[in-house]
Amino acid sequence: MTGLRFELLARDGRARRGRLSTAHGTIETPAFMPVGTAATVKAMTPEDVRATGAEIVLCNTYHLMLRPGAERIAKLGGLHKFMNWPGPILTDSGGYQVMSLAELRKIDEEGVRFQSHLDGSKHLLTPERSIEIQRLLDADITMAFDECTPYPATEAQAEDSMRLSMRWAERSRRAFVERPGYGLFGIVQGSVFAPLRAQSAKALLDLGFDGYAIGGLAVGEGTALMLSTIEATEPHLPADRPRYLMGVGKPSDLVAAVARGVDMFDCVLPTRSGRTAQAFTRHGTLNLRNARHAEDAGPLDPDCRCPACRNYSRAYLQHLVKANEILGAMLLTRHNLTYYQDLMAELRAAIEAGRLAEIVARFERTAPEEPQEPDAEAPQTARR
RNA sequence: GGAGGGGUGGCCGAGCGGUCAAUGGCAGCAGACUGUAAAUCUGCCCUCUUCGGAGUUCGAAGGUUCGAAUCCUUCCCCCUCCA
Repeated sequence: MTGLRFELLARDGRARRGRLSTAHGTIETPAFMPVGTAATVKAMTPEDVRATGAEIVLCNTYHLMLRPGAERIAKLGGLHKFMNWPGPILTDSGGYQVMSLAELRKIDEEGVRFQSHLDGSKHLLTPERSIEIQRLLDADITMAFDECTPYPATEAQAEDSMRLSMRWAERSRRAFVERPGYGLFGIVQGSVFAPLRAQSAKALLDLGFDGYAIGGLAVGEGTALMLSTIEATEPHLPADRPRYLMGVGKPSDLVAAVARGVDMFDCVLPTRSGRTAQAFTRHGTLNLRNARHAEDAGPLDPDCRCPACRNYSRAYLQHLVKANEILGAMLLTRHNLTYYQDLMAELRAAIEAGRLAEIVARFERTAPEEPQEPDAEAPQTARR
């Protein structure tokens, strides 16, 4: 398969700086893809998504098949036109919903029978149908239909699940219609078991894909197991093809995974957190609901270029969040996505400069999940 | 002046003899969030606590009862209607 051109521009340790070319544009890697499940990055216009620096967004087969329907989107000229995102689009195959909607589906060799979470209607998703839907959507990058293995799983369960995903990968590969500028990614499964990951990678390589995803991580196994699993998987992936770590993650996860050879990421965290008052900043994460921000006239992140940081105070953002105003979600999402994109740009520059280790050290040192408030002595909620 | 209805924890509002420190909702204070069933979810929210409990609460005072937010008496306040 050579539908997608991938150039490796630089390396730093295991980290790679690359460029992926698709029918709708190129993607500088390492790249972060904002999640736009239902043909929208929630709380954002596509223009604003682009302004954060994002070059590609992710949409979802399962959600769009239910509403508005793949055939309808095709009839309307495809997903790019439909959602006004002219750039590259990657579509998830519905494999994640096999896990997340476990209570609403039945799984067998043929595929997965979902009961719609919207109206209870029944839908069969097979590898063939998933690939067809993604073609109807006009996705630049199509994902193989898989089962995202739940965690924890015994090695036997993980192997059964992985084998099923590999059989489905073969069917996905056969169903995919090759076109220039369009590609199909296989998904490595095997939970946290290194031998299974190796076998899964080999099975996919034998089929040959445009890119290789690492799936089934960040599902509860913890950072250490996630990273060791990436380390165990990466050597089995071809160097000349992009690697995509699905569903990851926190800023520190992105840095650690880039250092381990991952090129692409997606995660709902920056967008969902933006809607639930959590802001990622260069100085740690902040909960904008917290009373300590109520009279803070300073910016969310003084070093950020985004509108939320340039034009609004923490006090105002706190007010918007407390008042449940839509603008709060919009501004925080905008900020989080900007922060993620700026972090990726910084990683790309660092790889080119051979200085990735500095960023890795910074994130290991500051553990970005921990609040690192410079104004820790700020006005407390003093009661009088 | 007459006739009714009502006063419950910051607010709204259930409860109407024991299982009530008192359902809910809101507000408040925190936490979670990783290929989105998410503008969601969880915890705390009278005081003290060694988190096992302990102590004071349901307009005020008195009473009935083994036991009262719930019944009785008086008082205070609010609302509606009629004059």
